[in-house]
Amino acid sequence: MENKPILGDEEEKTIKPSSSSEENHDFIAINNKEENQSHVKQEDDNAKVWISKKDNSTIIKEEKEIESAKAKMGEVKEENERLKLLLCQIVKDYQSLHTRFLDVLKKEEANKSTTTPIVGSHEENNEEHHQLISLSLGRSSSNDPPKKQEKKSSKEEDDDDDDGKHGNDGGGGLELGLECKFEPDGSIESEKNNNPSCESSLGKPEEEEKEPTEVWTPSKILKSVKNGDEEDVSEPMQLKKTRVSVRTRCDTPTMNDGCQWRKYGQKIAKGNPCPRAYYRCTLSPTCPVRKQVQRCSDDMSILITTYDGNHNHPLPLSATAMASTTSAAASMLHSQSSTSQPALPTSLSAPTASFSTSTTHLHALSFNFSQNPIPSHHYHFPNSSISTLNSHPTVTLDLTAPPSPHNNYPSYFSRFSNLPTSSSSSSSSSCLNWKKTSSHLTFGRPLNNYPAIRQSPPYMQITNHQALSETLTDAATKAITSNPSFCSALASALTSFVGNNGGSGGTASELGFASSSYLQGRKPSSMVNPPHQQQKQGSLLLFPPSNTASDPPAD
DNA sequence: CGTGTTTGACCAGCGC
DNA sequence: GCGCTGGTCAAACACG
Repeated sequence: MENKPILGDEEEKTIKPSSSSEENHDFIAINNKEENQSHVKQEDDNAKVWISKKDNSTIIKEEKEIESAKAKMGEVKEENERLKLLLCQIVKDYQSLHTRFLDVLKKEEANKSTTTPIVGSHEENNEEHHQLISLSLGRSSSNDPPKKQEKKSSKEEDDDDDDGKHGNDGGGGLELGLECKFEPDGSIESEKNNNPSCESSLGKPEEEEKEPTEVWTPSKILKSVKNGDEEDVSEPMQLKKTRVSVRTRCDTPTMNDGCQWRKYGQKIAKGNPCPRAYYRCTLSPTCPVRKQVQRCSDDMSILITTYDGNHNHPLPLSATAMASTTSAAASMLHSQSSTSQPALPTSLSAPTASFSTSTTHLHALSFNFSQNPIPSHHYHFPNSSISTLNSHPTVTLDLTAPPSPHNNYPSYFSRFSNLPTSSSSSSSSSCLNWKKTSSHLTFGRPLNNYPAIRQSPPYMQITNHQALSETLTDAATKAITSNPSFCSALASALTSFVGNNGGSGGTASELGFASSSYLQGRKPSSMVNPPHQQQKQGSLLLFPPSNTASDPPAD
């Protein structure tokens, strides 16, 4: 195992922090005693005394070094302990929050069952409702049979937190679904994906909804991918050319997403002086996944990484986060653009709103990471967008905005880039920003307009709770995203934690940290460990293995 | 020597 | 049909 405690066994044996300083004091005193004695006998045996002094000095020197080393190790150990405590507190905090979330969920479900809203009533109340779009990003399942998907969307979608009961494909892994939920009035998943009435929950949906010709239909996508790889016939055609673009602030040429990439080309695109680099996944010779990396022309510190395609091979755990993100986001895009076609080969619950426009703005992208049996996690991406420009529908995750109390950056994203803390521009208040080209769909209200007092949607409750109470989770997230050294320290601590607990249950993974990824965060993309090694690491990754094509099999 | 990068050439799609 | 552009190929090169 590569995950070891920060202090190795041998080092631990040498360290006795509780008494190290005292021992050294005693030792120096003893040495001084001996030195005095040697002075007394100086006339008798000068040479002997000289040798003794010399020995004493060297010993003292060595002991001083040992002392300093011990002190350092003690400090590290203390830091390790502190981090362990912090970790425990974070876990506790999360569990409490999740418990509350479940309570609210049940409450809302009860309310919903009693007062089942009619479609019309929803439409009427649209503008009064706060809009919540929650993208639950799990292991997506673009390969799920459509019927299965429909089934799932109808009921299981409600049970984010009961993921343990809904193993995806029976694999017992985490749910692969990517949900896009429009939840009026803060109700929890009050609208199912198969309920087209939620379209009306959008701010001004009706006009666009009546333009079916602009809906991004799978046929259009098929057209766009007619040149697609034929070896991937099993793969949903709709997702072949769907792209996921991630905007991050990153000083490095590329962000480490855990995959291994080989650069095969570079071009200077029109309108951007910065060259665009083309990479292809080398983890598998037949992997169709490609990515493009380009600096933003407006802000050179922003790195735009566009992923194209789905992996057809197991991924290192450190890469599953991004792979799942891209896969799920692509699925989401496909789903949101084709809600009229219920038989979509994707496990994500189709969004309840019909994205009949080509540009859809949301306020944020909220991902719900579900893990079995671990409760789900919601993360919030600000300034995310969906674009179906040209033949390549693109989901853009804009991570360049500073994390606000309402924004929970997934920790694994924070490793990709140096997420800005205070420097970044904008106060970009609104968190959601979806796009579909050609027209805009404005949603009712920014999410952060939720009154603090009012009962918020589930994930907003979580985030609001964090904002109000400044939970350790929030603080840790901020620290992670802002302080690289803390990243490494935390990674070490987490690694140590996992090593100590020895795979006892993914407690750490509940936190959504990716320790191995953190540890690899500064490696160039080509230095990714082999998959088998990474899977052996005490991975604190967001996702456990799953059975999907883009994700590694269960370990 | 193996692997990854660079870079010019080539091809396909799209708009005019 | 032509030109522009994005994307890919592959030989040459660099590096460990």
